[in-house]
Amino acid sequence: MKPCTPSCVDLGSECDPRDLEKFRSVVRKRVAANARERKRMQGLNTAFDQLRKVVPQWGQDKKLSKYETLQMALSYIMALNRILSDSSRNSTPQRQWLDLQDDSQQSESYPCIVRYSSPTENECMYTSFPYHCEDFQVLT
DNA sequence: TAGGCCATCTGGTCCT
DNA sequence: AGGACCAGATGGCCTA
Repeated sequence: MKPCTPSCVDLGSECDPRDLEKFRSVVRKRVAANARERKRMQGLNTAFDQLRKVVPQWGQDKKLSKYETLQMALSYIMALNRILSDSSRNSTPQRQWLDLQDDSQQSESYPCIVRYSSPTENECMYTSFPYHCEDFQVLT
């Protein structure tokens, strides 16, 4: 879609220099705004790529869409949250597991397997999620 | 070929 | 006034 041209250009008549300058100014602003918008969207996409790296891929070779990435992130956070709250109540294996995750995060290699069984109260929150949540398993 | 996903452009709105 | 953010429109690419 091209920007509106001054009427003098449309009609092929002699342009008022002020009209022309105004038109050029509008075009310059529009081009600058487009560039800013591109840059903004590139920043957003970079953030999505970073999110994809830390979110489980479920063995998929195809990269997750933006929507899937957000859904997966939501589910992943809830599963980790669940593990965290379980570990604060229960015994040391979970604590050790969390320590392990902490180490792997620091070394830039992400969790291999998270097993999360029998969700109960969070079940309704998972229903819109495309993957089965009854046995949360993360493979990266 | 239809449908999904994405990048880009654009105009509107809000904020500084 | 200029920039950031947003949503709608459009066109390209890819896959089933």
